[in-house]
Amino acid sequence: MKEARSYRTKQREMVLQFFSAHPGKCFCAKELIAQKSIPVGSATLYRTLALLCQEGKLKKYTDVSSNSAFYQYNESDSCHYHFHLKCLRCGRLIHMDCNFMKDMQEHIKTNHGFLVDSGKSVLYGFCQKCR
Amino acid sequence: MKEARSYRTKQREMVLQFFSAHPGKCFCAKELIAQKSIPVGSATLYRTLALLCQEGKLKKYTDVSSNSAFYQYNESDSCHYHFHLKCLRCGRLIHMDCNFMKDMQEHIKTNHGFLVDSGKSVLYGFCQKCR
DNA sequence: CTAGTTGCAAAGAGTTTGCATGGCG
DNA sequence: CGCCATGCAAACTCTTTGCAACTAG
Repeated sequence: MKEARSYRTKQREMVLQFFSAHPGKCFCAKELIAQKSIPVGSATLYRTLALLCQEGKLKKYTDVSSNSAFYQYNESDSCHYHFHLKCLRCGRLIHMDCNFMKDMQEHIKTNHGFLVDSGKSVLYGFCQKCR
Repeated sequence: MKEARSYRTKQREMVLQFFSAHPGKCFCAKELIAQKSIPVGSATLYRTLALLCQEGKLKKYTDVSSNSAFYQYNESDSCHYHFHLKCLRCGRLIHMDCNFMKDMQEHIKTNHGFLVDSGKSVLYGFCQKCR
């Protein structure tokens, strides 16, 4: 079982660069293709988005009201107790570094036998401005 | 602008009855069609699901790992502390009714100014069997 | 040169829509 | 009866896959 090593290509650079230029903003594949913000074929775009998500460089969301997935640049991700709060109205992504969440993960592990991956979990709701 | 009044049909009864018989469980349209749990055409199923969501009788979710929407019986809107744990390996969805989560929501509201919608939030990780 | 990557087009999954038939009230 | 709901199939949207040409290392 060997790891496939990956190449450094223009397309991947461009995709990552685009997202890093818009931290805190979400884009769905469709609009990236439509706007031609990145000169990349749609198949490649989808493949690259999936790749970057796997590498932890992007984050993937789904929106209840549309049937497409949204992607966003993932700035920092080294912290274990780092959760994300995503506003359903303005789309803002809040990074929450908080010891309380550590307790929550402990609780869920101990009482529910479930190991929460904070990096993959997003709490949806409404931020201060929007409620 | 008049309200279209809606009829009381066998199909709608069946759909609602099915969901109310499984409170706390999620189903996607696909599996309902495949399992033939409800003898209803797929178009009608989708139309009915949308209708029931509008009426507040069902809740709609989206899952990051699959591209389909999930629906669940909405018992009472007061069930604010019901969270979902989704296993990244076996795909199991665990329903967690727990007072601890109520405290967490309180904490996030008070200290982070964010109102978490538990119905829309899914925590990802690994269940007891899979880790 | 070799293996991963691209782009096109075609396939696939999930969902919506058009339209004639059927059923509630 | 009138009008809404149903079911089928076709259309649509978003995403994935197959494949030949291409390119990074």
